Amino acid sequence: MEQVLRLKGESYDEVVTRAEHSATSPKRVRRADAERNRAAIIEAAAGVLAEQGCTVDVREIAQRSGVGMGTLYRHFPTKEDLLGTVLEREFATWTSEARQAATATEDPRAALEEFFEQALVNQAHHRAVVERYCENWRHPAQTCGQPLVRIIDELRERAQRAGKLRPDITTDDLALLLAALSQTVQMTPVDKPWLWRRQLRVCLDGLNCEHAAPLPVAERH
Amino acid sequence: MEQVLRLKGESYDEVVTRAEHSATSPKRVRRADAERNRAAIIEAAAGVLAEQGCTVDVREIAQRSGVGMGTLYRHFPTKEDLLGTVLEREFATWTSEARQAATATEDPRAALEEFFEQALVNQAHHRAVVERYCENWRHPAQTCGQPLVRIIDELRERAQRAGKLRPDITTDDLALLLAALSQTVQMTPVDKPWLWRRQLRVCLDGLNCEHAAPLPVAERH
DNA sequence: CTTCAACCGGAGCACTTGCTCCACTAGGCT
DNA sequence: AGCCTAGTGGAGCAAGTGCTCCGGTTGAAG
Repeated sequence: MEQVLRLKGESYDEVVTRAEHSATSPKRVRRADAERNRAAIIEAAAGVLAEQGCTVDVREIAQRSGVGMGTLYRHFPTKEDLLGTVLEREFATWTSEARQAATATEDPRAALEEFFEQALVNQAHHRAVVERYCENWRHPAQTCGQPLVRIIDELRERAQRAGKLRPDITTDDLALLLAALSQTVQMTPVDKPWLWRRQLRVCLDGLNCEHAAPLPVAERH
Repeated sequence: MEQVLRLKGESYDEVVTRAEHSATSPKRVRRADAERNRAAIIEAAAGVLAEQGCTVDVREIAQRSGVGMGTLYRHFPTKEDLLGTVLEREFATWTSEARQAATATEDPRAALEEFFEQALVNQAHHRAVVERYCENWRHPAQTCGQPLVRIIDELRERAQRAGKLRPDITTDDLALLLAALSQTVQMTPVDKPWLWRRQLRVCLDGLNCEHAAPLPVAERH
């Protein structure tokens, strides 16, 4: 039944809250308690996903949000739907905070470094977010890191024009570097942040070494 | 029964093969077919672990080695026992090949670079090995990467004495870098090896940048 | 206040996965 | 050759997990 509704493009997710239910909207309204529960589920899910990654037990999310399994699956017909909704929100937060850090700095080189620092500090402890971001490289079908990559592209352009970044570095290089460093942050104990900061320092230095060896390109081998 | 035997320090694993059963050894001998099966299990497990990581289904290992579940669990009383045995072997291979690559090169700097290159080429596609190596940082109880770290330590010493490696780089920095790069290799598609090679190049360059910013230390914050 | 559809909760189903049990087989000693 | 026991295989158990079903509840329209 729910399946049929979703196939018809009339998923429960498209129901709107009372506040945003303008006269022109044909969508149904969600009841107040349903709205509250939905928010509670998303909030709880975000916490559990941050701690345990994508392999969480759905029961735990339901329990922590004070809601039954039926309620949870009424709002999100699939575990993947729930993860998608929550992670989209988390990615948006991650992106906006990183953009803020990057644009607040004048110097192109400092902006690039500030971007990495903030991106790693803010969200790299969110296990599920990092899992998703890294999966993009194996299975490039998803698009979850797109806005983040766009920021990286701007930063790269500015820094290279200012001569503060090796000209042969690509946006992909930087995006992949962010993925690798995110995993490094997750590997290191929370009480020893200097471990990953040293890695970051080494990588940033390597990004502008003057008499460096040329980077390998596709044609090698 | 098997449990009791293991607690007494008389595990089935301690049974020796006919060949190595010297007159002085008090151990039992394994039957020829048992020996063959054990080898087949280890071989099959290595393959499956390389492809799928530590989350494999034990049934698949049994099936691929042409052996029943009972046989598998007779040789390895626990999945973890099997993983331990197999991964120990894989780590030994990884280590010896990396050592060979490192010691075959005269120049200290080149040796360090050759070590990373070979370490990543040889075993970084073995998912389970990388998983284990990286877990060492979260839960430093295990000792699986110990010999590898010892090689890294020697390489660091040589390179720093020759002035070809920043003096503030520690062995931990390099070991963590190897972990991060191993994960990078796994993230990148197999048919695009230049992606991770470029990362490696950047990191290696960063390891000897001359006017680099000082590395963060424990006291920061 | 009444009414009722939207909503709720959680027991339970289906499937996966680590591991066990036991009837049966066959290697190796005499 | 015959015996004995180490060894074998796979059905099945128990626990975990994604998801469903349905009787009971409640927000909100009239």
